[in-house]
Amino acid sequence: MTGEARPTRGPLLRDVAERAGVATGTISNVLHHPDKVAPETLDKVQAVIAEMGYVPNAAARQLSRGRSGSVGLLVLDARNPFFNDLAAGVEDAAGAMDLAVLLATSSERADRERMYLDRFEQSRVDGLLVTPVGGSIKQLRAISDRGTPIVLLDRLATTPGFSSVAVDDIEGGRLAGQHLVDAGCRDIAVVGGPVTLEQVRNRLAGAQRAAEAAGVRISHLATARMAADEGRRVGFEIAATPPAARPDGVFAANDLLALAILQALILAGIRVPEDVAVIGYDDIAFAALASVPLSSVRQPSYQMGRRAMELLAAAMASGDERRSTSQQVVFMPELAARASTMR
Amino acid sequence: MTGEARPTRGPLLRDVAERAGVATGTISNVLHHPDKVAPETLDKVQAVIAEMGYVPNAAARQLSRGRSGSVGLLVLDARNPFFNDLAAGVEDAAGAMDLAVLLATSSERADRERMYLDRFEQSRVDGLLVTPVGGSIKQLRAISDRGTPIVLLDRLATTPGFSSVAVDDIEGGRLAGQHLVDAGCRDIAVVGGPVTLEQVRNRLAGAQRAAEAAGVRISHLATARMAADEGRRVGFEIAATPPAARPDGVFAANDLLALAILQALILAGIRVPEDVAVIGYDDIAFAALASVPLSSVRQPSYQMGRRAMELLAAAMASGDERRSTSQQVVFMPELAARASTMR
DNA sequence: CATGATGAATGAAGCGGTTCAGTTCCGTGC
DNA sequence: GCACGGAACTGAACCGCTTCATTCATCATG
Repeated sequence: MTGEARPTRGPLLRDVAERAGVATGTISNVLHHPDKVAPETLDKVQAVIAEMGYVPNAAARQLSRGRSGSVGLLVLDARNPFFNDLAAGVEDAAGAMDLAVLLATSSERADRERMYLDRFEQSRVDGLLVTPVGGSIKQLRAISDRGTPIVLLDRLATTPGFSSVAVDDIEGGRLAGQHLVDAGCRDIAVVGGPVTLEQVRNRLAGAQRAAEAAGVRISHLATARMAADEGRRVGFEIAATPPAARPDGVFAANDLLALAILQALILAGIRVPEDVAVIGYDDIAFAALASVPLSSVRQPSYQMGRRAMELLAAAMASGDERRSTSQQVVFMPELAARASTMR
Repeated sequence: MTGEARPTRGPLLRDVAERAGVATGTISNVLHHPDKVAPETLDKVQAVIAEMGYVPNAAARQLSRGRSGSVGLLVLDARNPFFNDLAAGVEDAAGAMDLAVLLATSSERADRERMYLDRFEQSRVDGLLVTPVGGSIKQLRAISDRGTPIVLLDRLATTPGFSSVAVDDIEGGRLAGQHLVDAGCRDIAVVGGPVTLEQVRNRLAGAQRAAEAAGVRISHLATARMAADEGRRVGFEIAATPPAARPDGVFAANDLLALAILQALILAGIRVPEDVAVIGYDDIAFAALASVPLSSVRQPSYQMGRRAMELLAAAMASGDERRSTSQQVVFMPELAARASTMR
């Protein structure tokens, strides 16, 4: 027997070099600086590569180059179209710069956020885009201090040192609140949570401001997540409230909640918008398609993704002066009024 | 000046070792086999790690270990809730096995698929889950031959050597077609494309079978993508057709198309289901929430993701006997009848 | 008390690339 | 004829970690 115990991995760069009769450095050049190689050599080497089925090892390359050529993107909820659009923006921008995007979802959980931030840092991503759950500012600061540029997404960076791309959520909340007030609501319920999410706090605060200015009653119904299951629960809760005590306007902190609330209300026989007006936030594509087209507050999700990636790229390029470069981009939200608040 | 030119990367494992007064191997053990280290040593080393802010380099680890501890997941469309659910299933299952999931989207484009498959192979993923665009079977075969186990998703593996998890799309198409026939439709339009997607071909074929068996007219309206923009286009096209020539039943090959068609029809003043009945495929959460709740064909997306990851794990574990292990899991679709076809 | 066994720690040899200071070889210019 | 510059290629020295054969103590056993 020829007895080889090794796992028989594929051919290595050095095997290609040997077979092609050149040095390893030349193969590397063929792969990354073809202009530095004589045409015939190039052809021959490429032929050998194809013939042997050589596949470069990314880990080895990254180790010797010292950079990974990738950025990490950590979002709150992979099943929320808002984040899908945002991610699409990031990926398009990153692709144009030859950067790979590593995508992860914290599911709004601090422990998952911590874990993915760790993973990303261990992978030596060249930069990080994060929608923070809240409470991990310390870790973010540490990562940033160790030299990885970070851009905060969908959240205004209050602490200096971070760039951020966000929408003015207080204004967005005000827009929604004012819209309900204008629709004649006298008792508004704002739905959302957990309040550790800054987005939630700001949207609620904005709505509150509008309601109070108009002398309209406003209350908060807390949710554990910003997802449909919680919306359904709250929706039925509202429906079960005696008509006298029931709010006549609902502002949900995102469309997933709003759509689920809408569905629950209608199933329970409550008329929207006649009995209860409903408005959401994000203006995801499905909002306009809902049984009663859902009013919402629009965020330029895709654009936010693109812009964030651009900020990050700038920070990555500027190296050490990072700290001073930090800048905040704030987009303005827009009201998208539809049937669910028209009365 | 103290003059250090190096980029001042963070501390290395060897720095930690030196500072803690132990050998590098011991640090490695602290990190991965804490049980093999004496309690006091463990404490001290962990303290030093925390103090120095040491972050292991994943590339180096992967290089020396020879395995990446991650799997690649390549889906057709990151903005389609069906794939989000599927991905969630994969991630949950992978997480339980301590595997990281690398997610990428081909956007139904063969070139992007090729590129991501390359990336994944270079990253030496331990396994691959792929929803193929079609046409890259050769590349998949090559990757598989080089030793990376592959599970095909949402597509029955016809070629041997691949495991697969899929729904019986022909049956699903038949279900949808039969349902339209039962609803009294005499002229059905099936919408979807490109036909390079096997899912599309099968769903259409199933519907065709049902229609022909019932002697009902059936035609195909092709789309370039399985996304909302194309649905809108086709929807308006249908609406613009003179009533006499207009189909009275529409089967869209996924819910994104169906919802957009629904919206376009209603905007154009066509009544659903009275004038045109509409049914989709996937039964995404938003289907039930639509203006006219959308009938659909349900696939157990999350379960499919889980199951696929389990198959992959099995293939990864069995090493060389891979080829013989290949198995096909086929889920059965279910009809979800709602208002959009009730007449 | 010699003999293993067991537990803890060591440190050098990889893992598979990239880089870059050198070496060769040629064509130019004077 | 000779010095010089550049193009093409070479190959050893890393990159930062894991592994594992060894060494060193310690301790129970007959």
